[in-house]
Amino acid sequence: MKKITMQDVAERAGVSSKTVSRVINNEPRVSESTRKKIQQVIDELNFQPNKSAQSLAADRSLLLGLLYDNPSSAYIINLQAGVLDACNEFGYGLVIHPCENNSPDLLPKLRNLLASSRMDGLVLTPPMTENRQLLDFLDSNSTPYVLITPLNLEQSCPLVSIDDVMAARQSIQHLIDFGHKRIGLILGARERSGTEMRLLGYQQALEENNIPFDEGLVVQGDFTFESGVTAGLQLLRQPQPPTAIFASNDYMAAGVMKVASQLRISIPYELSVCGFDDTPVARYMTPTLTTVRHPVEQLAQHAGELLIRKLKKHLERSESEELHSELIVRESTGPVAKP
Amino acid sequence: MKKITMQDVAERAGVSSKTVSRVINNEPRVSESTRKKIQQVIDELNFQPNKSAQSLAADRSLLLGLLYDNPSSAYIINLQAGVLDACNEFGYGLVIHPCENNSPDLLPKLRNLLASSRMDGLVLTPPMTENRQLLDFLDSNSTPYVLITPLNLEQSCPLVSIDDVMAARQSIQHLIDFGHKRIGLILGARERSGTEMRLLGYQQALEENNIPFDEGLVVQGDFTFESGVTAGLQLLRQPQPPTAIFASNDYMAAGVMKVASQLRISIPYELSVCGFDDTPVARYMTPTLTTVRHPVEQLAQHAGELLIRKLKKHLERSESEELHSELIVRESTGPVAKP
DNA sequence: ACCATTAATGACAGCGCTGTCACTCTTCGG
DNA sequence: CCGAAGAGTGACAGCGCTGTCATTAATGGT
Repeated sequence: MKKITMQDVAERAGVSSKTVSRVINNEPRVSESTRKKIQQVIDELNFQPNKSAQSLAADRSLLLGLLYDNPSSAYIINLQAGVLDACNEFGYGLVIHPCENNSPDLLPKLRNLLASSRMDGLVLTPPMTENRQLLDFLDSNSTPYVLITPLNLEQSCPLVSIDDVMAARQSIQHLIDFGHKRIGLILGARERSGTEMRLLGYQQALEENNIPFDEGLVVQGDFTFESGVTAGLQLLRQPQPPTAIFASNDYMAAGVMKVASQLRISIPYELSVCGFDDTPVARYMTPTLTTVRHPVEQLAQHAGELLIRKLKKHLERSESEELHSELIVRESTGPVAKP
Repeated sequence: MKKITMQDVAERAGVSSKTVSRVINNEPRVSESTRKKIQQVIDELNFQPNKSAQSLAADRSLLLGLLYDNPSSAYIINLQAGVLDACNEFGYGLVIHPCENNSPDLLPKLRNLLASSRMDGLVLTPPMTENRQLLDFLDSNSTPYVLITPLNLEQSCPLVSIDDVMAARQSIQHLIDFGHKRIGLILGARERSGTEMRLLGYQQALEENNIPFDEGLVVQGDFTFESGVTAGLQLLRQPQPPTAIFASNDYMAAGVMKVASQLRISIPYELSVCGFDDTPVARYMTPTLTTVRHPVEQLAQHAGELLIRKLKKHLERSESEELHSELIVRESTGPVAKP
């Protein structure tokens, strides 16, 4: 596979290499006819510009970085797929970077990564999106970034988000529609902004249906299966246990189902369980899990596109975007048991 | 963040930039004292060579590609982590590439990817490892690659593998040790080489324990949850159903558990189920799933290292490597039921 | 008809490295 | 003591692009 250079294309099209460069980069100031002819030659030769040379000459790497620290592999795969779509569309490459948000050498490592890979911009996901130190570092470094986050805060950078409040409210409403009045809520890790939004959604749904809020039905988890088990026990051992439980992710919901099975509580007849995230597990459990599906891939794709537009300065101020989740009703939720 | 060049380092160390380059690339012909001094300056300035310039000048991208087409996100995440480790160690970058092995435009797409990203080498995983067209294409293209595959075939390229025969034999032995004699086997997709190795391991285990082989206990699946359901039904509806089932992956095992639950067959009291892969699901199911854990991350790391050594020509002929799996015993397997 | 402006293109240098080759300085066998 | 061989180093070109600026051709206002 011998390589084709811009020079080759230029000669074949009877123009200078600079003009070919203009076409490749969609620059203005090229006549339609010239553009067409060059494009034709490019297609003929299947020419692909040398990324290294482009990067070196233009002093930009054509690389996006994706930072994540999330135990759900399905979520990450979707993220990657989405950002990759955006990258492919605009000729960018993707550098993936699993991190540990709490590790003290997150910043030094990132600094090295930035120095060596010279990524043009970053896509950040929770919990990195709430790491002030990190964001400050990037700002001081003037590395552009976009956030994928439930946080609807007064961020000054572009972000894409889903409406966690609404998503939670919807799920709770679904439970209420089945006649449930005592609904347990298992929260996720405290520092994650999504956590409070889900609590808010829960409260809103109760209020709309004139159901009093009972603090005893809200327990803290940390997104792990184990914390779901603990929280489930705490809820189900109460003198007046809830008839339905909403967990802030599928793993914790799985934990609740485990507890229910141990306590011989049958789902959904004696207890309804609702998860969040629509992990593959949700379909494999017995019974299958009612849960909320997020358009993660789309979210990530938008984030990627937003970032690239920002890099190309085609971005008006700080655009942002919000997508919506969908409640997936399966077997784990049902009408409240007849006493 | 102003950038530091080799020239800066060279001046500060009182040598030519070429000598700095020699140190960076671990080339010989540099006196120990010079090397030390330069290294010191590099550390002081925290100098990182510009990858684009390196690539352009040396005509190699310093990029590895990772190709996969696998529905298990946990598996992919581990793969990525392993290869990333190898990459980081040797200053390589990683280009991930989810593909569809059966798509007709796999090759054209790959050709484009190779042309634009100019990856120096590829790490291939099943089922791409058995795609002759693809391998031939890479050969004709003289793109180096290593395979991660259970296939122990007469490959002429380096590969890392796990011993699927042994892993299957071990699991079956585990079931036999519990007193099981009628053991069902659910195979994975037919074209995957691992499939026959697992059948082989199954047969070997039976033979060693003088248990006759019954063809009726072996059914075909395709690695999906749904195929596990179908296969489970097929096995459990027999006049003399098996008392234990070995599924070729966890998703199919989950399918079997689903069926068992529907047929009111209790696990592990009336039926033992054993999975393969140790997906996260295995821990979340009720009961938790006995399964086989593969050292995927290590496998991937070795693959990456092998590939990089091959690229650096530090590789004697076609080295290969085999790692071993581990049986993780959980709740889904137990002694055969008293009649 | 004339200059000012804008559109379309090309010449050329140089991005930060590495490959090649030339050069100097030891070392050592005869 | 000389020539050959090897170790250590640097000068220099050039990888394939893009930015800058110069150049030419077309357009329009007066």
